[in-house]
Amino acid sequence: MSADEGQENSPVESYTEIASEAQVSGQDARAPGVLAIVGPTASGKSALGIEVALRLDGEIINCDSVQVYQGIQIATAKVPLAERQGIPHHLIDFVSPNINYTAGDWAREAAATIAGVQRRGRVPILVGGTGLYLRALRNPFFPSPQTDAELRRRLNKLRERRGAEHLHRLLQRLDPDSAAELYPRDWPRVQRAIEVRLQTGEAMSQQKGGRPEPTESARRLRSMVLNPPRTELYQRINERTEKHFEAGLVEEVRALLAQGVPANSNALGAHGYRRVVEYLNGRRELASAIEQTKLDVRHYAKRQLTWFRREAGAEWFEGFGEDPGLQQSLIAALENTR
RNA sequence: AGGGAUGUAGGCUAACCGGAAAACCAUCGGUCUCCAAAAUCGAGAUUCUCGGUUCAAAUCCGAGCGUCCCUG
Repeated sequence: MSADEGQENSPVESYTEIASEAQVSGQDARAPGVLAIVGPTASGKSALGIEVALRLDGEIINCDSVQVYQGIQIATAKVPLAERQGIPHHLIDFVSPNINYTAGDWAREAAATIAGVQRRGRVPILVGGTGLYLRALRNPFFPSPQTDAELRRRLNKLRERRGAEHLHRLLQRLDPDSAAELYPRDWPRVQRAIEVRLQTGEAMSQQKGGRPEPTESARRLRSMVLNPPRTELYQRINERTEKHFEAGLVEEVRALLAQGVPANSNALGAHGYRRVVEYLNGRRELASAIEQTKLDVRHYAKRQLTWFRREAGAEWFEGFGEDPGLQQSLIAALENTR
């Protein structure tokens, strides 16, 4: 097998042509509208994404809930500009870390970005590990109010004072059906259901029928899941975490806090950042922050795999995204099913 | 080699006078409609081995094996 042949090969061009034609006719069901490269953190998604984009004339759309934030850098594994090989990257590094960006926000912007990429006749490639974001794109949320920061703050306060179970009892009165489906201690979702009920006057359980149809391209989304050997993945996570600390993660966090980024923001709640904040607050030793971060990320990788396992129609690839063999078989899979 | 100690889940530790093998961490699996790098639920033992005492053994007795400490 010659690994270098794919570069200038005509099948690649014809793939692009079909993608463009599909755009024009809007009807060619054989042409995948959008590709998604997903998998656990540290599995090599970004490198694979760039490789695929180079071969298929694609553009990358970030699908990672942390890489959207500006200012947080070291522990996010964003691909540096210099390594993007000219491939445009969208929805990355564009939200202030002071803001809490949501899955709904992302889904709306992603749909618009996908349309823009297709208008240019190129292939949109979603790359990232946030399964909920992807799902929000494929199965759009029912129209629901944006987060009301003030209401959320009050609910948070209430929970801190009276406990998660108290909120659940509140929900039992406001929306019994939703309450019955949720564990009393699962406070983020309990709170969200309360918010929806209070902000709209209607129970969330009543609104579930009103989900909008996904866009045509989201419907044809084709997802490829990376599944590297678990032991090696964990080893890689541990090593990467060490590198982040060596690269000055602590200083980065110190600077962000000094700039006024809230310690409880989403951005500083990300892996790496969260534990360093605890360290800087004197609640943890540095060594403990490092070890706990490794553990957090390993747990996260496992949950990501659990999530993707139930994504219907996903195609699984065993190995890391940097592996040329895997790259080749993935591209072959794309071309064989044209 | 002699003397002493010790052996319970991957790790660390519980289990009263013999009376249903537990917790924590790790690991594995699941749930999840908008803070998701979040939150949450669950699973796992031939108690080193063999034998003995007993209605009943992680627990008591014997032997073997392993580990650690001390002495030479």
